[in-house]
Amino acid sequence: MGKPDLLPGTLDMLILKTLARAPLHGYAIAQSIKRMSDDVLTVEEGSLYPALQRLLIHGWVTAEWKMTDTRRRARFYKLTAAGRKQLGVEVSEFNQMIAAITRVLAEQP
Amino acid sequence: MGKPDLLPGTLDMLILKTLARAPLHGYAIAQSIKRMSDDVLTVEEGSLYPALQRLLIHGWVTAEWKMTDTRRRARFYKLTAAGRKQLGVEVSEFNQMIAAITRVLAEQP
DNA sequence: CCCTATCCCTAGATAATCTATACATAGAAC
DNA sequence: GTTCTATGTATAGATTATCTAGGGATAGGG
Repeated sequence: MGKPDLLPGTLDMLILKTLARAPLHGYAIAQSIKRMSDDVLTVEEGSLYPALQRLLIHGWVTAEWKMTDTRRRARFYKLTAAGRKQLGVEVSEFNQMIAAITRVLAEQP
Repeated sequence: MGKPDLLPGTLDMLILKTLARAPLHGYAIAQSIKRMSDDVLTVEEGSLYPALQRLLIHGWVTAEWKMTDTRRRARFYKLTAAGRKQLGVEVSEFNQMIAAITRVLAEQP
């Protein structure tokens, strides 16, 4: 595994956040994260689908097969109430971590 | 492994940054990071020493056995020029990642 | 008809963390 | 002088999350 395309431990949060706007299928989730991050964050399929399984198991999302507007079958994931709550928790913890790391990095010299 | 005590992938950077101020032994490095982060970041010994081995192997730090001011033998780690350069790279990449994640998290709603 | 983009998914490798353990000693408490 | 706590180094094994590298299907354009 070379350099990861994202910060380990943040993928679930990014997916939940993306789904907080609207239900999307996996492929579109990855595209959305890539686009919203100005191509800095890339979600590989081998990371994406296992992550979606985790979220399903935890009950943070539900899934439903539908047709896309381009007439392709796709599995749309939708945030649950528990998922929305979890997103809040993860964002909060993430911000705390970042603030702490920033304090360390801000030390002299 | 429960919830990690730090963001995975940031430990090497935190150690390098800590050593950029002054050479320290392992135990003091962990204490320093904990203290500088207001107890948010905890570096477990099982993470610390493997990380120091990695840094040694990469040539980013050197190690020397010395006595502490409390008259105990301890291994003091010192940042090398390559280590200082690496710290810059890691901080830069980290900031880019954080900025990207922040953009995703800032999306509506 | 082929080629690209769109879509889903899994297996195995890799890496970084944690838990748990082992060891050693200085100094304080008693 | 014994015991307790903090200081100090280190490794083994489990866990988890990521990546790489596949395998499959199909819509639409050339």
